[in-house]
Amino acid sequence: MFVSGEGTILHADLDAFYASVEQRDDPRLRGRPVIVGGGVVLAASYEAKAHGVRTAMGGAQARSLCPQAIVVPPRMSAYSAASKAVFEVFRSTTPLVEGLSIDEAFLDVGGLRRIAGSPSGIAARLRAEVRERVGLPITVGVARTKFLAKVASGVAKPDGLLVVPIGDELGFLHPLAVERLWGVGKVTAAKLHEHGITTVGEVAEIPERILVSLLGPALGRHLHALAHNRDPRPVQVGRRRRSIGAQRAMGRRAPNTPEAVDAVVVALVDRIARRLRSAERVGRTVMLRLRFADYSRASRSHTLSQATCSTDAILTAVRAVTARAMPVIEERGLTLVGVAIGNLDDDDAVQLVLPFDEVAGTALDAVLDTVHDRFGSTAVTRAVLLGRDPGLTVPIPPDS
DNA sequence: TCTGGGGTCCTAGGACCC
DNA sequence: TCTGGGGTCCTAGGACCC
Repeated sequence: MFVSGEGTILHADLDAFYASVEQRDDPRLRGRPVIVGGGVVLAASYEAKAHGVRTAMGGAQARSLCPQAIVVPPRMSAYSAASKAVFEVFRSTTPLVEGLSIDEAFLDVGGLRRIAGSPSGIAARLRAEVRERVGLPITVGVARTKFLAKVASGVAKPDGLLVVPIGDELGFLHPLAVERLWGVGKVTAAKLHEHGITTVGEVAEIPERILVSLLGPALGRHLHALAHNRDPRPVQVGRRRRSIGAQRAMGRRAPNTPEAVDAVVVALVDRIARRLRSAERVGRTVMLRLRFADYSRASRSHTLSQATCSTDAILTAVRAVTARAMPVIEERGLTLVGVAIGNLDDDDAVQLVLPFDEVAGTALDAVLDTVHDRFGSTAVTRAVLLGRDPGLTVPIPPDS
């Protein structure tokens, strides 16, 4: 058993990611308020955030809060290149990396004490390495659970490092606002506030059944556990996407004729079918997402009997679903169309469960060698590591 | 001030099956 | 006869995350 005053889970989160890449690549932007994206704020530098600018804010509001801000168009390819470089640093630190998004990940450094030192030392080196090799500021939280590591990085931002000692977990957690809890957004926070609950410590005092009756079974139990810092979820390597989608916002006076809607749908389906094929995935449920002039939303879906990545098959299904939605489109006025395909092929995967004895203390590469021996090289390139305790679960696609 | 483009997970009702 | 309990899948909607 590993005994330490420090947890072994790191949550690493790049600061104001898109804006930081822009400041890195254009020295004139350094130290100045930068907003990425015009219509809507995709990212704001900390200098802009100081004026109240926030992600997802309308561009007009952002410019009125911070007229001196420099607004730059997004450069997605630069961000994904930067992300790749950062994840290389992560993976050179430990094989146990769970990516959460383009700019954040969990790392489990529990097995590295003997070769790499304490988790806080590893975290400090990780930050220095990301700064040196990629030129970006990154914040790291260190704790015993994923949830607490993420809370810690949130508190430490920007460009910080925060270690939550195992002895002082609740002392750190309980004074924080409920909004810090993962899964508490606007609606849930408002419900809690209505009952006079504003801190995590106050959530912890409430019996689980009361939280469940207030928020529903899943969220109620989840928050109760988090408020007591119970979070058994392991760092999961290589989680696979469960859906692939694309969407497009249209002007307020967008034409809502069937022909105009179809033209958008054709383009979106073409995009997601290409992405499906290049990811070597197939999906079975097509989903149409709509947003209207009054900001109400609707969705329609259809599940096929067989999974597919064929543009034609997907388009036929999406067109049928769109036809069903035409009355509401004509009535409310369309402002956004999204198409997604879900029910991706994971469920059909064969799972190889390796006993803990076979896995404990061995490097990831050794585990993948075992998979390679039994299922071949294709399986290895597509293998997914799901859990670490009590065994490793490695789903293998059925066609490999 | 009216709002992008990705995603995840949960809930609830109905169909259907044993 | 006239009504149990348990389960899965599908659909639509909603909250939340970056």
